[in-house]
Amino acid sequence: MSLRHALLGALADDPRTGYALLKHFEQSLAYAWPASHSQIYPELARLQDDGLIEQTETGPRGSKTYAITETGLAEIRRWLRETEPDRRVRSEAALRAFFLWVLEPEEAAGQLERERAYWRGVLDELERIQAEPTGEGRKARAFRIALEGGLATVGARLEWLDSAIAELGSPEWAARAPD
Amino acid sequence: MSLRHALLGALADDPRTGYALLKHFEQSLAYAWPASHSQIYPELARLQDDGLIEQTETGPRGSKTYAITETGLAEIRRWLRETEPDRRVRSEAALRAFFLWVLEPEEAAGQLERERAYWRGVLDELERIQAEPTGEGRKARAFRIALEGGLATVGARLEWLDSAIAELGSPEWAARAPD
DNA sequence: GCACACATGTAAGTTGTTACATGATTAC
DNA sequence: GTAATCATGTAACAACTTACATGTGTGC
Repeated sequence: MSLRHALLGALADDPRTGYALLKHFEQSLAYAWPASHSQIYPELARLQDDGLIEQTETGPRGSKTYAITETGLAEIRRWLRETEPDRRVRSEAALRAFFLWVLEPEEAAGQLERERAYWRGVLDELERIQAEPTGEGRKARAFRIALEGGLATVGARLEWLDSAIAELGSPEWAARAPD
Repeated sequence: MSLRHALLGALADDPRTGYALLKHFEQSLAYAWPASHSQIYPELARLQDDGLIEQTETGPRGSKTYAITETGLAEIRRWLRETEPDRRVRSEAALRAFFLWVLEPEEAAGQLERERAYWRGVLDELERIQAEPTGEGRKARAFRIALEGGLATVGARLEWLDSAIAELGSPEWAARAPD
Protein backbone atom coordinates (compact mmCIF):
# COMPACT_ATOMS: atom_id res chain seq x y z
CA MET A 1 0.00 0.00 0.00
CA SER A 2 2.89 2.36 -0.60
CA LEU A 3 1.12 4.33 -3.28
CA ARG A 4 -1.64 5.11 -0.82
CA HIS A 5 0.85 6.51 1.66
CA ALA A 6 2.85 8.28 -1.01
CA LEU A 7 -0.30 10.17 -1.98
CA LEU A 8 -1.14 10.83 1.63
CA GLY A 9 2.35 12.19 2.25
CA ALA A 10 2.22 14.44 -0.78
CA LEU A 11 -1.14 15.83 0.37
CA ALA A 12 0.14 16.26 3.93
CA ASP A 13 2.68 18.58 2.37
CA ASP A 14 0.04 20.69 0.64
CA PRO A 15 -3.44 20.35 -0.85
CA ARG A 16 -3.17 19.45 -4.52
CA THR A 17 -5.26 18.42 -7.49
CA GLY A 18 -4.97 14.90 -8.89
CA TYR A 19 -3.13 16.27 -11.88
CA ALA A 20 -0.69 18.19 -9.67
CA LEU A 21 -0.04 14.96 -7.77
CA LEU A 22 0.60 13.19 -11.06
CA LYS A 23 3.16 15.84 -12.03
CA HIS A 24 4.70 15.68 -8.57
CA PHE A 25 5.12 11.93 -8.99
CA GLU A 26 6.72 12.37 -12.39
CA GLN A 27 9.15 15.00 -11.18
CA SER A 28 10.30 13.93 -7.75
CA LEU A 29 8.57 10.88 -6.32
CA ALA A 30 9.20 8.90 -9.51
CA TYR A 31 12.78 8.32 -8.38
CA ALA A 32 11.43 6.36 -5.40
CA TRP A 33 7.94 5.25 -6.39
CA PRO A 34 6.79 5.66 -10.00
CA ALA A 35 3.02 5.86 -10.52
CA SER A 36 0.78 6.61 -13.48
CA HIS A 37 -2.49 8.52 -13.64
CA SER A 38 -4.50 5.30 -14.01
CA GLN A 39 -3.29 4.26 -10.58
CA ILE A 40 -3.44 7.67 -8.93
CA TYR A 41 -7.01 8.72 -9.74
CA PRO A 42 -8.75 5.56 -8.49
CA GLU A 43 -6.59 5.55 -5.37
CA LEU A 44 -7.57 9.16 -4.62
CA ALA A 45 -11.22 8.13 -4.85
CA ARG A 46 -10.59 5.30 -2.40
CA LEU A 47 -8.70 7.59 -0.01
CA GLN A 48 -11.67 9.94 -0.08
CA ASP A 49 -14.12 7.10 0.54
CA ASP A 50 -12.04 6.10 3.53
CA GLY A 51 -12.05 9.64 4.89
CA LEU A 52 -8.27 10.05 4.74
CA ILE A 53 -8.48 12.94 2.30
CA GLU A 54 -11.28 15.31 1.29
CA GLN A 55 -12.07 17.26 -1.82
CA THR A 56 -11.89 20.93 -0.93
CA GLU A 57 -12.39 22.53 -4.29
CA THR A 58 -13.49 22.01 -7.88
CA GLY A 59 -11.42 24.00 -10.32
CA PRO A 60 -11.52 24.73 -14.04
CA ARG A 61 -11.61 21.77 -16.45
CA GLY A 62 -13.09 19.59 -13.76
CA SER A 63 -9.97 19.54 -11.63
CA LYS A 64 -10.40 18.40 -8.04
CA THR A 65 -8.31 19.70 -5.19
CA TYR A 66 -7.78 17.31 -2.31
CA ALA A 67 -6.55 18.00 1.21
CA ILE A 68 -5.50 15.53 3.88
CA THR A 69 -7.86 15.09 6.85
CA GLU A 70 -6.92 14.64 10.50
CA THR A 71 -7.58 10.92 10.07
CA GLY A 72 -5.29 10.88 7.06
CA LEU A 73 -2.53 12.67 8.93
CA ALA A 74 -2.84 10.17 11.77
CA GLU A 75 -2.65 7.35 9.23
CA ILE A 76 0.56 8.53 7.59
CA ARG A 77 2.14 9.04 11.02
CA ARG A 78 1.07 5.53 11.99
CA TRP A 79 2.52 4.16 8.75
CA LEU A 80 5.86 5.88 9.28
CA ARG A 81 6.08 4.91 12.94
CA GLU A 82 4.55 1.50 13.20
CA THR A 83 5.09 -0.31 9.96
CA GLU A 84 8.38 -1.84 8.96
CA PRO A 85 9.59 -0.46 5.61
CA ASP A 86 9.66 -2.96 2.78
CA ARG A 87 13.35 -2.62 1.95
CA ARG A 88 13.32 -4.66 -1.21
CA VAL A 89 14.53 -2.77 -4.23
CA ARG A 90 13.58 -3.72 -7.75
CA SER A 91 15.88 -2.56 -10.52
CA GLU A 92 16.03 -4.14 -13.94
CA ALA A 93 19.18 -2.14 -14.65
CA ALA A 94 20.91 -3.82 -11.69
CA LEU A 95 19.62 -7.22 -12.75
CA ARG A 96 21.16 -6.92 -16.19
CA ALA A 97 24.59 -6.47 -14.68
CA PHE A 98 24.54 -10.09 -13.53
CA PHE A 99 24.20 -11.27 -17.11
CA LEU A 100 26.82 -9.10 -18.79
CA TRP A 101 29.01 -12.11 -19.46
CA VAL A 102 26.37 -13.42 -21.90
CA LEU A 103 27.39 -10.72 -24.39
CA GLU A 104 30.82 -10.19 -25.89
CA PRO A 105 32.87 -7.67 -23.85
CA GLU A 106 32.62 -4.85 -26.42
CA GLU A 107 28.88 -5.22 -26.63
CA ALA A 108 28.52 -5.40 -22.86
CA ALA A 109 30.62 -2.24 -22.53
CA GLY A 110 28.38 -0.55 -25.08
CA GLN A 111 25.34 -1.38 -22.96
CA LEU A 112 26.98 0.07 -19.88
CA GLU A 113 27.88 3.22 -21.77
CA ARG A 114 24.22 3.72 -22.60
CA GLU A 115 23.42 3.26 -18.91
CA ARG A 116 26.03 5.84 -18.03
CA ALA A 117 24.58 8.36 -20.44
CA TYR A 118 21.13 7.83 -19.01
CA TRP A 119 22.17 8.21 -15.37
CA ARG A 120 24.31 11.26 -16.19
CA GLY A 121 21.13 12.86 -17.49
CA VAL A 122 19.34 11.99 -14.25
CA LEU A 123 22.21 13.40 -12.19
CA ASP A 124 22.11 16.64 -14.19
CA GLU A 125 18.40 16.91 -13.58
CA LEU A 126 18.76 16.29 -9.83
CA GLU A 127 21.56 18.86 -9.63
CA ARG A 128 19.37 21.34 -11.47
CA ILE A 129 16.63 20.78 -8.88
CA GLN A 130 19.15 21.09 -6.05
CA ALA A 131 20.30 24.45 -7.38
CA GLU A 132 16.77 25.87 -7.25
CA PRO A 133 16.05 28.15 -4.30
CA THR A 134 13.93 26.58 -1.54
CA GLY A 135 12.39 27.56 1.77
CA GLU A 136 13.84 26.99 5.19
CA GLY A 137 11.09 25.04 6.95
CA ARG A 138 11.19 21.39 7.87
CA LYS A 139 9.38 20.38 4.72
CA ALA A 140 11.97 22.05 2.53
CA ARG A 141 14.80 20.55 4.57
CA ALA A 142 13.29 17.06 4.37
CA PHE A 143 12.92 17.45 0.62
CA ARG A 144 16.57 18.42 0.33
CA ILE A 145 17.57 15.40 2.41
CA ALA A 146 15.58 13.10 0.12
CA LEU A 147 17.15 14.81 -2.88
CA GLU A 148 20.62 14.27 -1.45
CA GLY A 149 19.74 10.58 -1.14
CA GLY A 150 18.94 10.49 -4.83
CA LEU A 151 22.13 12.33 -5.73
CA ALA A 152 24.23 9.95 -3.61
CA THR A 153 22.65 6.87 -5.18
CA VAL A 154 22.93 8.08 -8.75
CA GLY A 155 26.46 9.36 -8.16
CA ALA A 156 27.54 5.97 -6.82
CA ARG A 157 25.95 4.20 -9.76
CA LEU A 158 27.86 6.42 -12.18
CA GLU A 159 31.17 5.76 -10.45
CA TRP A 160 30.44 2.07 -10.56
CA LEU A 161 29.63 2.27 -14.29
CA ASP A 162 32.94 4.04 -14.94
CA SER A 163 34.89 1.29 -13.23
CA ALA A 164 32.81 -1.50 -14.78
CA ILE A 165 33.33 -0.11 -18.28
CA ALA A 166 37.06 0.17 -17.61
CA GLU A 167 37.16 -3.43 -16.44
CA LEU A 168 35.30 -4.70 -19.50
CA GLY A 169 37.89 -2.96 -21.66
CA SER A 170 40.83 -4.59 -19.89
CA PRO A 171 42.80 -7.32 -21.70
CA GLU A 172 41.64 -10.03 -19.25
CA TRP A 173 38.13 -9.85 -20.58
CA ALA A 174 38.99 -9.85 -24.26
CA ALA A 175 41.63 -12.55 -24.04
CA ARG A 176 39.70 -15.06 -22.05
CA ALA A 177 37.33 -17.63 -23.52
CA PRO A 178 33.60 -17.05 -22.80
CA ASP A 179 34.05 -19.44 -19.87
CA MET B 1 8.96 -9.94 -18.18
CA SER B 2 12.09 -9.40 -16.13
CA LEU B 3 11.57 -12.47 -13.95
CA ARG B 4 11.50 -14.61 -17.07
CA HIS B 5 14.85 -13.24 -18.18
CA ALA B 6 16.30 -13.36 -14.71
CA LEU B 7 15.57 -17.09 -14.63
CA LEU B 8 16.93 -17.53 -18.12
CA GLY B 9 20.12 -15.70 -17.17
CA ALA B 10 20.59 -17.77 -14.04
CA LEU B 11 20.15 -20.96 -16.06
CA ALA B 12 22.49 -19.71 -18.78
CA ASP B 13 25.08 -19.56 -16.01
CA ASP B 14 24.51 -23.17 -15.00
CA PRO B 15 21.75 -25.81 -14.97
CA ARG B 16 19.88 -25.62 -11.67
CA THR B 17 16.85 -27.02 -9.88
CA GLY B 18 13.87 -24.78 -9.15
CA TYR B 19 14.83 -24.79 -5.50
CA ALA B 20 18.42 -23.85 -6.28
CA LEU B 21 17.11 -20.97 -8.37
CA LEU B 22 14.95 -19.89 -5.44
CA LYS B 23 17.99 -19.84 -3.16
CA HIS B 24 20.02 -18.03 -5.80
CA PHE B 25 17.32 -15.37 -5.93
CA GLU B 26 17.30 -15.03 -2.17
CA GLN B 27 21.06 -14.73 -1.93
CA SER B 28 22.19 -12.61 -4.83
CA LEU B 29 19.49 -11.68 -7.31
CA ALA B 30 17.20 -10.48 -4.52
CA TYR B 31 19.20 -7.24 -4.36
CA ALA B 32 18.09 -6.48 -7.90
CA TRP B 33 14.94 -8.53 -8.48
CA PRO B 34 13.25 -10.26 -5.53
CA ALA B 35 11.08 -13.25 -6.39
CA SER B 36 9.27 -15.90 -4.38
CA HIS B 37 8.78 -19.60 -5.07
CA SER B 38 5.14 -19.07 -6.01
CA GLN B 39 6.32 -16.94 -8.91
CA ILE B 40 9.37 -18.96 -9.87
CA TYR B 41 7.85 -22.44 -10.24
CA PRO B 42 4.99 -21.49 -12.59
CA GLU B 43 7.36 -19.34 -14.65
CA LEU B 44 9.75 -22.29 -15.04
CA ALA B 45 6.85 -24.36 -16.34
CA ARG B 46 6.03 -21.64 -18.87
CA LEU B 47 9.68 -21.33 -19.94
CA GLN B 48 9.72 -25.07 -20.54
CA ASP B 49 6.45 -24.95 -22.51
CA ASP B 50 8.00 -22.26 -24.67
CA GLY B 51 11.12 -24.32 -25.28
CA LEU B 52 13.49 -21.80 -23.70
CA ILE B 53 14.61 -24.25 -21.02
CA GLU B 54 14.41 -28.02 -20.68
CA GLN B 55 14.27 -30.40 -17.77
CA THR B 56 17.41 -32.50 -17.84
CA GLU B 57 17.09 -34.46 -14.64
CA THR B 58 14.76 -35.53 -11.86
CA GLY B 59 16.47 -35.67 -8.49
CA PRO B 60 15.57 -36.81 -4.98
CA ARG B 61 12.42 -35.41 -3.35
CA GLY B 62 11.01 -34.67 -6.78
CA SER B 63 13.49 -31.92 -7.59
CA LYS B 64 13.75 -30.93 -11.24
CA THR B 65 16.93 -29.74 -12.87
CA TYR B 66 16.53 -27.32 -15.76
CA ALA B 67 19.03 -26.26 -18.40
CA ILE B 68 18.76 -23.42 -20.91
CA THR B 69 18.22 -24.39 -24.56
CA GLU B 70 19.77 -22.78 -27.63
CA THR B 71 16.48 -20.94 -28.16
CA GLY B 72 16.63 -19.72 -24.56
CA LEU B 73 20.20 -18.51 -24.95
CA ALA B 74 19.22 -16.66 -28.12
CA GLU B 75 16.29 -15.11 -26.23
CA ILE B 76 18.37 -13.75 -23.35
CA ARG B 77 20.87 -12.32 -25.83
CA ARG B 78 18.04 -10.69 -27.73
CA TRP B 79 16.64 -9.28 -24.50
CA LEU B 80 19.98 -7.81 -23.45
CA ARG B 81 20.73 -6.41 -26.89
CA GLU B 82 17.45 -5.27 -28.31
CA THR B 83 15.22 -4.25 -25.45
CA GLU B 84 15.56 -1.00 -23.59
CA PRO B 85 16.02 -1.55 -19.85
CA ASP B 86 13.18 -0.36 -17.67
CA ARG B 87 15.18 2.03 -15.51
CA ARG B 88 12.49 2.77 -12.99
CA VAL B 89 13.49 1.95 -9.45
CA ARG B 90 10.97 1.26 -6.71
CA SER B 91 12.14 1.72 -3.15
CA GLU B 92 9.82 2.26 -0.24
CA ALA B 93 12.80 3.17 1.90
CA ALA B 94 13.62 6.07 -0.45
CA LEU B 95 9.97 7.12 -0.53
CA ARG B 96 9.80 7.45 3.23
CA ALA B 97 12.63 9.97 3.19
CA PHE B 98 10.31 12.49 1.50
CA PHE B 99 7.96 12.37 4.45
CA LEU B 100 10.43 12.63 7.31
CA TRP B 101 9.17 16.08 8.20
CA VAL B 102 5.83 14.54 9.25
CA LEU B 103 7.50 13.11 12.36
CA GLU B 104 9.27 15.04 15.09
CA PRO B 105 13.03 15.32 14.42
CA GLU B 106 14.04 12.86 17.15
CA GLU B 107 11.62 10.26 15.91
CA ALA B 108 12.64 10.78 12.29
CA ALA B 109 16.28 10.36 13.29
CA GLY B 110 15.36 7.15 15.09
CA GLN B 111 13.81 5.80 11.92
CA LEU B 112 16.93 6.63 9.93
CA GLU B 113 19.09 4.93 12.54
CA ARG B 114 17.11 1.75 12.05
CA GLU B 115 17.65 2.09 8.31
CA ARG B 116 21.33 2.53 8.89
CA ALA B 117 21.53 -0.62 11.02
CA TYR B 118 19.72 -2.58 8.33
CA TRP B 119 21.90 -1.42 5.46
CA ARG B 120 25.07 -1.93 7.50
CA GLY B 121 23.99 -5.55 7.81
CA VAL B 122 23.52 -5.77 4.05
CA LEU B 123 26.92 -4.18 3.47
CA ASP B 124 28.55 -6.71 5.81
CA GLU B 125 26.88 -9.53 3.97
CA LEU B 126 27.99 -8.22 0.56
CA GLU B 127 31.54 -7.76 1.83
CA ARG B 128 31.48 -11.30 3.14
CA ILE B 129 30.46 -12.53 -0.33
CA GLN B 130 33.14 -10.37 -1.93
CA ALA B 131 35.80 -11.92 0.30
CA GLU B 132 34.92 -15.44 -0.86
CA PRO B 133 37.28 -16.91 -3.44
CA THR B 134 35.91 -17.01 -7.00
CA GLY B 135 36.96 -18.26 -10.41
CA GLU B 136 38.61 -16.19 -13.11
CA GLY B 137 36.29 -16.71 -16.05
CA ARG B 138 33.97 -14.10 -17.49
CA LYS B 139 31.04 -15.34 -15.43
CA ALA B 140 32.94 -14.87 -12.18
CA ARG B 141 34.17 -11.45 -13.29
CA ALA B 142 30.67 -10.34 -14.27
CA PHE B 143 29.38 -11.53 -10.93
CA ARG B 144 32.02 -9.48 -9.16
CA ILE B 145 31.12 -6.42 -11.22
CA ALA B 146 27.46 -6.81 -10.27
CA LEU B 147 28.50 -7.24 -6.65
CA GLU B 148 30.56 -4.07 -6.78
CA GLY B 149 27.46 -2.30 -8.04
CA GLY B 150 25.60 -3.45 -4.96
CA LEU B 151 28.43 -2.44 -2.67
CA ALA B 152 28.64 1.02 -4.25
CA THR B 153 24.89 1.58 -3.93
CA VAL B 154 24.65 0.38 -0.33
CA GLY B 155 27.78 2.28 0.63
CA ALA B 156 26.37 5.50 -0.79
CA ARG B 157 23.09 4.95 1.02
CA LEU B 158 24.93 4.52 4.32
CA GLU B 159 26.94 7.70 3.82
CA TRP B 160 23.75 9.54 3.03
CA LEU B 161 22.09 8.15 6.17
CA ASP B 162 25.04 9.36 8.28
CA SER B 163 24.70 12.88 6.96
CA ALA B 164 20.90 12.87 7.14
CA ILE B 165 20.95 11.74 10.77
CA ALA B 166 23.49 14.45 11.57
CA GLU B 167 21.31 17.06 9.91
CA LEU B 168 18.21 15.97 11.82
CA GLY B 169 20.17 16.41 15.04
CA SER B 170 21.26 19.94 14.20
CA PRO B 171 19.66 22.87 16.09
CA GLU B 172 17.89 24.19 12.96
CA TRP B 173 15.56 21.21 12.95
CA ALA B 174 14.73 21.20 16.61
CA ALA B 175 14.28 24.94 16.96
CA ARG B 176 12.02 25.51 14.01
CA ALA B 177 8.25 25.11 14.06
CA PRO B 178 6.87 22.11 12.11
CA ASP B 179 6.40 24.54 9.19
C1' DG C 1 -9.67 26.58 -36.01
C1' DC C 2 -6.23 23.65 -34.27
C1' DA C 3 -2.68 21.88 -31.50
C1' DC C 4 -1.25 21.27 -26.94
C1' DA C 5 -1.38 20.85 -22.23
C1' DC C 6 -4.71 20.25 -18.66
C1' DA C 7 -7.72 17.01 -16.35
C1' DT C 8 -10.05 12.77 -15.18
C1' DG C 9 -11.69 8.36 -15.62
C1' DT C 10 -12.33 2.94 -16.90
C1' DA C 11 -11.02 -1.80 -18.54
C1' DA C 12 -8.23 -5.67 -19.72
C1' DG C 13 -4.37 -7.97 -18.90
C1' DT C 14 0.08 -8.95 -16.43
C1' DT C 15 2.82 -9.30 -12.49
C1' DG C 16 3.59 -9.98 -7.76
C1' DT C 17 2.09 -11.27 -2.80
C1' DT C 18 0.19 -14.05 0.75
C1' DA C 19 -1.90 -18.02 2.07
C1' DC C 20 -3.02 -22.72 1.33
C1' DA C 21 -1.40 -27.41 0.41
C1' DT C 22 1.48 -31.50 0.18
C1' DG C 23 5.16 -34.66 0.47
C1' DA C 24 10.37 -36.31 1.00
C1' DT C 25 14.87 -36.60 3.27
C1' DT C 26 18.17 -35.45 6.96
C1' DA C 27 19.87 -34.49 11.57
C1' DC C 28 19.09 -34.97 16.29
C1' DG D 1 9.76 -39.43 16.41
C1' DT D 2 10.05 -34.85 15.30
C1' DA D 3 11.79 -30.68 13.72
C1' DA D 4 14.07 -28.49 10.03
C1' DT D 5 15.12 -28.13 5.44
C1' DC D 6 14.32 -29.62 0.91
C1' DA D 7 11.10 -29.44 -2.91
C1' DT D 8 7.13 -28.28 -5.62
C1' DG D 9 2.78 -26.69 -6.65
C1' DT D 10 -2.06 -23.84 -6.68
C1' DA D 11 -5.45 -20.10 -5.54
C1' DA D 12 -7.13 -15.69 -4.17
C1' DC D 13 -6.07 -11.27 -4.01
C1' DA D 14 -3.60 -6.85 -4.65
C1' DA D 15 -0.78 -3.88 -7.41
C1' DC D 16 0.72 -2.21 -11.66
C1' DT D 17 0.75 -1.43 -16.86
C1' DT D 18 -1.13 -0.41 -21.22
C1' DA D 19 -4.72 0.88 -23.86
C1' DC D 20 -9.09 2.96 -24.38
C1' DA D 21 -12.03 7.01 -23.67
C1' DT D 22 -13.59 11.73 -23.02
C1' DG D 23 -13.82 16.50 -22.32
C1' DT D 24 -11.75 21.60 -21.18
C1' DG D 25 -9.08 25.88 -21.44
C1' DT D 26 -4.98 28.38 -23.59
C1' DG D 27 -1.93 30.06 -27.06
C1' DC D 28 -1.11 30.74 -31.79
